[in-house]
Amino acid sequence: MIQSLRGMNDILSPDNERFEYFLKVATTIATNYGFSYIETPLLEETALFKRSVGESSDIVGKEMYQFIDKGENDVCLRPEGTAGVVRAFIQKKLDKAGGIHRWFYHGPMFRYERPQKGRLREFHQFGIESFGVDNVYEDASMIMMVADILTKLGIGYKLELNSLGDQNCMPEYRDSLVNFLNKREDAICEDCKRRKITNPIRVLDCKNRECQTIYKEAPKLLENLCESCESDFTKLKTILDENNISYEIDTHLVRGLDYYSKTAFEFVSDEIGSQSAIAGGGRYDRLIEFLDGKATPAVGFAIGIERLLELIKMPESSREGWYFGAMDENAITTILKATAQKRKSEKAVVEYKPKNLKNHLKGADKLNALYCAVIGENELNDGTIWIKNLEEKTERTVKLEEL
RNA sequence: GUGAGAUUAGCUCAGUUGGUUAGAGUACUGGUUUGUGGUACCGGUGGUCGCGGGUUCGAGUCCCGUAUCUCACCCCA
Repeated sequence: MIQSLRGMNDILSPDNERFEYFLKVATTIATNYGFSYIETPLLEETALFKRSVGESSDIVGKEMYQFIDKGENDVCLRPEGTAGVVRAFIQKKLDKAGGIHRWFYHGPMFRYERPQKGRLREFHQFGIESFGVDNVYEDASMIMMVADILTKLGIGYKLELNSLGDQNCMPEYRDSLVNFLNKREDAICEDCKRRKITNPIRVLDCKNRECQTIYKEAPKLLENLCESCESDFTKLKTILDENNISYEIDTHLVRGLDYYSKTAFEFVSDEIGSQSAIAGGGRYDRLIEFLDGKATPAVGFAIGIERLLELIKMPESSREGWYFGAMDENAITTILKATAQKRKSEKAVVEYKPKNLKNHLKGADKLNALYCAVIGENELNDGTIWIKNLEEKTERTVKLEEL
């Protein structure tokens, strides 16, 4: 038997119903916020991700589905959504055109990782990107949009907030942190020693308890912000307070992708195992420049759809549509015609085999149909059809042409 | 890439110290005098016990390998 690849799932009933419901809710809300749909290719040039996500991240370092195509191009399946959207933004010269561009997207992402709960090799994200707005109100809007989506889906969450600084204050902070780490080189774990070289900020969210004890003494990002970062972060907190969005400041919250600056946020759930981040995002004002575009402020987020699936509270489903059946072989053609007619406006399924009434009712019930319509000997003789409303338990017999 | 646990019917799981023909529930399907569903009763289909080796007179059961899944680490949505 040929099986699907490790970490790659088929999505079918009943999960696909939750999946579609999520997309319906998320796209409706995004549209209400003034965002429009963008779709970018699943396959991009490898260099795009190296330059945007950053070579220091594990995503680029060891998790990409990378290969050489038949035209000798070095390509890979997208491991995240922002890079492609930014490329499209620049390629369409919207950076030079100026103005505000607000987009949402959704689709599969690929990372070659060891699968576990809430982590797949092919997974789906819903994401938002906003270009051209440097006002921190836009950051707040992003957070409120995620909160709206999660609330609408009945999902409980915790919001963690941090500021990563910008090109003025971040490098200085990084130097002082490295300095701090150098003094404690012997005490920190092997992973942190590695992170000190590759991406020092990442030591802050190390899960090693001894490391965390040491880092309590470490210089804090938030205490070293420059004036503009500081005032933006204060403003953001005020906006969230005014809109009743509760949050926790987490000075150790570090986003995994290199392109973030200033606002960083993460929505977490304590109900889905150790992969607890259900949505993450932040500001990335420098990324467009990194990819050869004209400097443009930008902010965005992504939601991991699979991680939400089991948390979604679905609206109660009610009976819907029609079931058609015949009790006599001679009535089958009539019932097929009736079904075809009904399908022009409503959902209708038909049973091809003649059965007694009881079995037809069972069949209709199993399909969760609202109406069970049957033609038996009596109905066949006077050109009528018997209809039962399975919810109200009412029944009637009508002329076929009145159906 | 590292570590731990699992894999028996479509699904959820039993299966004794290794011993005849591998079970249950559920689902599916048919019937309970061809006119009333979700709840009853009876029957039926359905298994190369993940796959490949080994030990043994004999393996679902013990050993080795392998694949996949799960959980955790790393990392991230």
